[in-house]
Amino acid sequence: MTEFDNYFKSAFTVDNVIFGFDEGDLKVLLIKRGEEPYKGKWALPGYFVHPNEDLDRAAARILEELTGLHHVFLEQVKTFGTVNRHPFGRVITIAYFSLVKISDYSIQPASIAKKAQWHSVAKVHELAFDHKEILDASFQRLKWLVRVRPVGFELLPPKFTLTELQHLYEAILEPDDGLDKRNFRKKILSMNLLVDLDETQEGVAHRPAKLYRFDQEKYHKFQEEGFSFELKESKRKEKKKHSKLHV
Amino acid sequence: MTEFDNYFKSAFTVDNVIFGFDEGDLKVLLIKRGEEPYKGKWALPGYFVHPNEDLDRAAARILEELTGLHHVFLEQVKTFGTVNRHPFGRVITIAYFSLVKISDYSIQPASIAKKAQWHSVAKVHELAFDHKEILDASFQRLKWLVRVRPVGFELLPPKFTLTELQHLYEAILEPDDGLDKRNFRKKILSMNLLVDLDETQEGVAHRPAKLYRFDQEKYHKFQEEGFSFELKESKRKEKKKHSKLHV
DNA sequence: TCAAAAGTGTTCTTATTACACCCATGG
DNA sequence: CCATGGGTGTAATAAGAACACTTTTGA
Repeated sequence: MTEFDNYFKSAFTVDNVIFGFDEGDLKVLLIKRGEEPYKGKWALPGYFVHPNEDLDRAAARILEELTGLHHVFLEQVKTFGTVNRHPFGRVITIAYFSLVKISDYSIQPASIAKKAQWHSVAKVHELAFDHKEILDASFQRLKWLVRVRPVGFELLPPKFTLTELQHLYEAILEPDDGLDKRNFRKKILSMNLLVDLDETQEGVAHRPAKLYRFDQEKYHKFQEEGFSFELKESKRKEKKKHSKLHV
Repeated sequence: MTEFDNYFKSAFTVDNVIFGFDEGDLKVLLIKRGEEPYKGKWALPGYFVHPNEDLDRAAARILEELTGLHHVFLEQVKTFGTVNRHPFGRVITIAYFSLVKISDYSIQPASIAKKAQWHSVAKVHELAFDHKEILDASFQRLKWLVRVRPVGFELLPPKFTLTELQHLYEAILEPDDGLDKRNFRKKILSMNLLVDLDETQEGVAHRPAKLYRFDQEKYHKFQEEGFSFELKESKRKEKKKHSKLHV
């Protein structure tokens, strides 16, 4: 067993990419680092995995310390392990990504939480360590996920309008010209995933929109079985000639 | 920095799930373990990541020692890190999966290679460590990949028949009643991914089939952009009533 | 001449796209 | 009465599904 001693000198961390949706904009929760390395830089929340802790548990712990939330969507994305990615030694990190309702989030007492702030994903350009790369990979994963699972459920408040839902899809899929309103509605309503609440917005300076919620049961069914959400962006005149593709 | 010493006592390995396709059957390359733990059991090929080695490099090294192949399809799948998964201590493993042409494979001089053998994926029931779980996760990944990338290119010999290609899809997707021959051909040919070689099989006791190869350029294009391969299995009478789904 | 697998088209149904105007509210 | 975003339908096209018989070869 001594021949292996050399290998037992490394550590691993988990880093969480926590996505939220607010004001029509996809956000990610970042921490301003208070210590070296990368002191003063923004980073993904993460920490060493304890010796007796499973990976998923570690990710859930960090999420909880930071947001107070449990039982939220949390999935492993990818592991990053370049030799020199961490100045303390060989540290690989297992990246997780989670989807939370920003409305449920509240600042927690844990010290790291005080340095946390939501950032627009589109405006994040530089992060500590290789965290920008991790964020990019997670965003790609989310782009895939949105076409295959009803992720709106995780990101929107309990009551929402169809336009809000559409904006969520646009924020994630980033189609050049947005999605076609009528086609979007037809498609999403035909899935029978939404429940019409017979309520409307109040206090808006235009015709108030109807409010919907997700059908819990249908949601779980789609969560297991998946679905296919494919919609071309609207109004593009110039036709691209890809014979058959998405992704 | 001493506060972190406690964390630098773990190790990580990579494990490779190497898929091949032969005789209409999806195979995986396994090693019979010569030492404890799990001596005598079948396991995925894998080893500790060297202190100065990137993860992808480690996976490629193991694949190469075993098969002699480089530049083959190799992608990270998922990391497995349950606390007690390895009897030597805290060892997490980063699982990779790769796709190889069995015809290119030859036994290598490395000692592990001598204990290697192809097994039908469907018939593998028990493996060392948590390797069965890793195999299952990788197979799931392959099921997804086949619908989204032209993986046949990686698994089939340079020349192949349409029926062989269809059998590959059936081996991976496992539809209850196989795929419809005409619909399969129509779809795959309409992608312009295949090149008709103007050759036919020889020495078969039935009408010889035409041979095809993949169009390298189209393949790389699809590899980047993805495509959508959705075909219902053939001839199911009983109609399932999923409003809209696959996966 | 038989067995075995190759090869081939059409019809029907369903999903996707493109597209433009009226409506309800607050200021 | 105006600005703002909400809400609605239809026709054309494209993709997918179902389905059965003839051909070519070796034994």
